[in-house]
Amino acid sequence: MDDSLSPKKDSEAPKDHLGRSETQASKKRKMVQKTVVTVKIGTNVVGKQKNEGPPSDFWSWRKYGQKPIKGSPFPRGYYRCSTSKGCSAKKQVERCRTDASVLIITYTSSHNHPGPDISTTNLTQPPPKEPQVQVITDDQPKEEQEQQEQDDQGKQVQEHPCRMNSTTTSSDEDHAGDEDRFHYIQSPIISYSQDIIIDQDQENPFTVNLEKTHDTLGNFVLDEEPLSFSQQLMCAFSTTSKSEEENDFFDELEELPNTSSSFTSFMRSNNLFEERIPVVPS
DNA sequence: CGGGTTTGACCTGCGC
DNA sequence: GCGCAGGTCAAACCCG
Repeated sequence: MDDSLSPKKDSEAPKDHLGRSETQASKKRKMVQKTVVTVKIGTNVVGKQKNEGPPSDFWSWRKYGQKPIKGSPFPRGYYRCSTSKGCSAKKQVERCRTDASVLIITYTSSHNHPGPDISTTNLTQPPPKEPQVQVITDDQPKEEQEQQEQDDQGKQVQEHPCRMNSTTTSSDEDHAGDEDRFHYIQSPIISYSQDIIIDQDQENPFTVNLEKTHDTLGNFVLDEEPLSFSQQLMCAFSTTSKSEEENDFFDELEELPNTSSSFTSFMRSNNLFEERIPVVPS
């Protein structure tokens, strides 16, 4: 693939005991910088245009793997940025195990290249609606969070069935903590039934990357106000080009049991924003 | 033909 | 040390 990602073969980079470069090994599990974007989809948008195939974000992503996740009925898809050869940006897409209407997108690493010029993207068609977004930047194990999430969900559903991204540990205090940690960006335009949950762990060094992301996105600056964010969202929504990646993923998901078809249909028909959304913690 | 997806195998981290 | 689960690779396949 790209040089930075395929060192294991050419043995350019130092390798660990099994021939794998440390670039790969070192990135495993522990040192991962993650930005989790949870997208909650409502059920308003009922099945339709299955082949709309909207872009999921500004970059092209290539799927390089999929794995069933233990405890979850949904597989997790692994995507790598294919916009630039040397880009190490990756993302994992999975469904919330407890709520099929929630998509969990975990971004790792950051783009080392400028994103597509969103100013040139097709903006003639405004987004049909805008989701609520919550971005979580976190490098803590998600499993625990999910577990906790499940517990939480058992008590109070309605809220955010998949805010497993919370790094807190006490469910009661979570809410207070969440308020600090999560930033519910509500669309000043419309609030449909989708939620994109954004959280950012300020302690995470990845915040630096987030800022970088601003640069790579050009004018994609969101640390100002929700409005700018929604505008960016519109850009994201309006981009029309490719990204079968999402479609495929949804296809896969559709094949799985307990899957809401309306969800996938929605994702197909609406350009759900799923980029890292840096939000300044209050 | 080039780029993307699928999928089985392989490797590593982590818990026990 | 062992086994499990997650993450990645890469060959085969598919599609435009």
